[in-house]
Amino acid sequence: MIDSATIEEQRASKNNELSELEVEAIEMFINFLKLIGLPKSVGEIYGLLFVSPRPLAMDTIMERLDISLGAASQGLKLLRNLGAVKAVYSPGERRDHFVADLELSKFATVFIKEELKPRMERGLERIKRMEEILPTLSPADRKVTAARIERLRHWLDKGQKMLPWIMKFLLR
Amino acid sequence: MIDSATIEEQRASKNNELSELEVEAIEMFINFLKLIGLPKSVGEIYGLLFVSPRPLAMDTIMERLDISLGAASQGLKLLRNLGAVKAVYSPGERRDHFVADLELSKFATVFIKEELKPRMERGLERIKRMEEILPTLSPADRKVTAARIERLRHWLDKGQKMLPWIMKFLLR
DNA sequence: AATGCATTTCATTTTTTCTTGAAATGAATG
DNA sequence: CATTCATTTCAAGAAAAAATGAAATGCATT
Repeated sequence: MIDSATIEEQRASKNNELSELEVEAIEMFINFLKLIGLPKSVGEIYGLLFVSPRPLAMDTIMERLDISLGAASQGLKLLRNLGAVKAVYSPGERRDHFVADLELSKFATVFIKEELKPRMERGLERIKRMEEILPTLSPADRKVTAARIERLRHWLDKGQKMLPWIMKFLLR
Repeated sequence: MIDSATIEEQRASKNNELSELEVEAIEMFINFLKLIGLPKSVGEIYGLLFVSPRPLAMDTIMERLDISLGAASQGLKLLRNLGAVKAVYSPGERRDHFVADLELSKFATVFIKEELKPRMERGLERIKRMEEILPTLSPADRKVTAARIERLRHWLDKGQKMLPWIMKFLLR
């Protein structure tokens, strides 16, 4: 009785439960990718692919993670754009299969290039504009404010000097 | 007519419009603090305080940013907990006044300490668990998977080695 | 070129996160 | 010690972000 119930369950779910190992990997990547602003489903997909010894088709991914068609498609697209997932051709198979690119540094470098750097550049533009406004302030306020803007610039400069260094460290 | 309308407007809004300079600073901090997961209102508050030559009371902040009591209170509390804002005592004044701590590195170091480091530590625990599971896999899969876990560990190690270095750079 | 599958797109729904404001708490003043 | 003003808390509402799934598109096969 108990056995047959268990078998039924496995039938019903097509043996699709995630293994303990997969769960660990998935949770890990959900957490890390959340850090750079990626949604849960993207972390799930990458985590599953990361520990999968062979390429997975989109519908397999959907079933095993229990996510929708749309989420799977969009998530894979995003990951491919980041360079974190690649589509591989399996001979004789009609549908695409996907593998994780194991170069984890990609997440960090993409984040730096697309999020951090642009913000810093826009920050420097803002600082320029702020400095242009400065002369319209009262002399007392001007002095205080100028010093603060200077400090902002100092931090942005420091940040910009750090980035190449971090990039180099990541890529090596 | 036009003049009196303008004056009316200024009366109505109690001369509370943000200056161009304040807007620049506020937008800048909204953008940067969003990066570390802080809500807009927190960026607004910090930005306003950052360019304010003198301490501001909570109700001033509310009025000038046009945010609610709750948002102002919670935002200030959060910023104080981060160490990014300090309450200063103004003699004769009943209510607290707030100033920005200009040490911008605090945002980065808090982020590293409270977000990055804990995740990395939990990541290493997960890796240990994954390695314990490894022997239950088929020999073929085991080899592939072991290599990937090894790679994960490599990246976490690299990250953990980087952090103290980054911290040192930020603090100096 | 028609059919059948695989993938993408996108309007809608769901979930999560942020903000609001009224009530509770606290703290200074008369 | 009662009153008034300042701040915190938190349930409810609003806004933003993510997920869903049906319809559209694309593409290989017959």
